[in-house]
Amino acid sequence: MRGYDKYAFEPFAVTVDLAVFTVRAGELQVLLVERGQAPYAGRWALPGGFVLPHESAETAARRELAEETGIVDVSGLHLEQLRTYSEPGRDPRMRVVSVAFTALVPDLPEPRGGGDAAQARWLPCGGAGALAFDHDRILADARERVGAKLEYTCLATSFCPPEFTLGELQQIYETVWGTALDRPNFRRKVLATPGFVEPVPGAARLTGGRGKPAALYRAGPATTLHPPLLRPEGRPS
Amino acid sequence: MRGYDKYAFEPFAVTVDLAVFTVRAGELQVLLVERGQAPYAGRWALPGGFVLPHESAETAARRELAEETGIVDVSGLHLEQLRTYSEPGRDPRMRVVSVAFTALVPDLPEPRGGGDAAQARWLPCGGAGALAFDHDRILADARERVGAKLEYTCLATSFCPPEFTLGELQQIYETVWGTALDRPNFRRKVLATPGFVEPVPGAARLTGGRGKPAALYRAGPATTLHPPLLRPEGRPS
DNA sequence: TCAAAAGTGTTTACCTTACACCCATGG
DNA sequence: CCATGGGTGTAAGGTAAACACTTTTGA
Repeated sequence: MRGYDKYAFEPFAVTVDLAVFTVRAGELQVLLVERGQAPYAGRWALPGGFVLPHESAETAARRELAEETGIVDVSGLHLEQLRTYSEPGRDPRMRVVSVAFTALVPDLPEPRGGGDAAQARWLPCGGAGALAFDHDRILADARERVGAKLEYTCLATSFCPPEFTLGELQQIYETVWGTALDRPNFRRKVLATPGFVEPVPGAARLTGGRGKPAALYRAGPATTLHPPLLRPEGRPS
Repeated sequence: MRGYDKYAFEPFAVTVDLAVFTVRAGELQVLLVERGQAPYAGRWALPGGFVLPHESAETAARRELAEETGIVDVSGLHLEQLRTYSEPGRDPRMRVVSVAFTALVPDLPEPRGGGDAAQARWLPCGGAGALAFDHDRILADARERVGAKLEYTCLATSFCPPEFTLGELQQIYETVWGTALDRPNFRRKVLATPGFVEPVPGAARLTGGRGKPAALYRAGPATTLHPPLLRPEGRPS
């Protein structure tokens, strides 16, 4: 930040790209938009857009998230900066530096069309062929981060509806990690972490009709897990 | 990345800021430059500069690191993207989006003047008063990240010279975390992690003259620590 | 011979794992 | 009464913390 001259810099476009994940149908799915025009016409891409002059990247990401998902109150959602992608040539048209964000949302209704022409859809990770630009890379980075975050943070509850059963929470972990977990041990670990989940007094839900009704829980105030909930065989990352 | 028009965006300046840490004199120190002109004239700031048209942010950061530290071969150094700071108004002159990086280097000789007029110096974290711009925030974020990274990666060896003793490695941890560690247990944990350190055959160093000579080790090929080396009382970050 | 620093051994407590078992509900 | 999923108990193995102890050097 020295040798500063207001007019001596190359103009860069600054954008945000969003990797919005959900768990539905027993799969980790990501929100994608289909590109209408070149380059990469017809290919799927991560939603995103320009950072406006008065916005921070975080504000822009939250605005785009609201536009693409149709969620009205986007203020409570977990949105985390992933990293910034700045390779020259990552967009063939011009120099674009993109700040990527990751968001985890519950299983929502199919997204409405959104503020833009392009159609937004939930698709399984890896089920959309090669993505536009360097979005395959961004998606891979985001997916890896999400898996790691479940180990030492309480973020898994972000995938759940406001009230959920421990079985549902366990399925989040199993889906994201792609591994089976021991139910009794999972249960103990979650309940042994203060503030991870709080019981909803008296409530119970019949899960799938069959079986014993399960107690309902809400996300608690804790944000980090001590001790962490490690993946079996775990090479985190 | 829709509604794309090459000329419809506000021009942003894109810069990199570097939080370069070292451990010297039993302290965690950071590389700072003194600002010559307004704004924040006379204040200390993190080194950094513009991303040039042909560069990625990573390349720019590596170039700045070489310029500021005088290290000739900067290619092997660990340089990691921290996050991007994009608040409007973080630079009073214009819209500047800055990609922050963290680097860990061994105890180097005092930096040469560097390619720029400003003097670069190692200063203890927090010993330079209020930094320019939002660099206090960036430095705090970087410091927190470094502390957390020591827990589950092999990065501590980046602070060490090519050959080091386990006592020196332990001092890195104790300095960065600000806690004392049990030597026998530290030793066992480090040696029990395959690829963290490798013995230098036959070599030994007399540390401080007194005491038994210590065996020398080199950094091994491993990058992550399984299991992690947790801080005592640890709320990791 | 003492202080200082490296290195080894051992005990104890805790945590995780694996798995057996009981409970409640629908078909 | 059986299948299904929720929930509890427990014994065995491994990891980590605490600390006593030995070794090798300089003063």
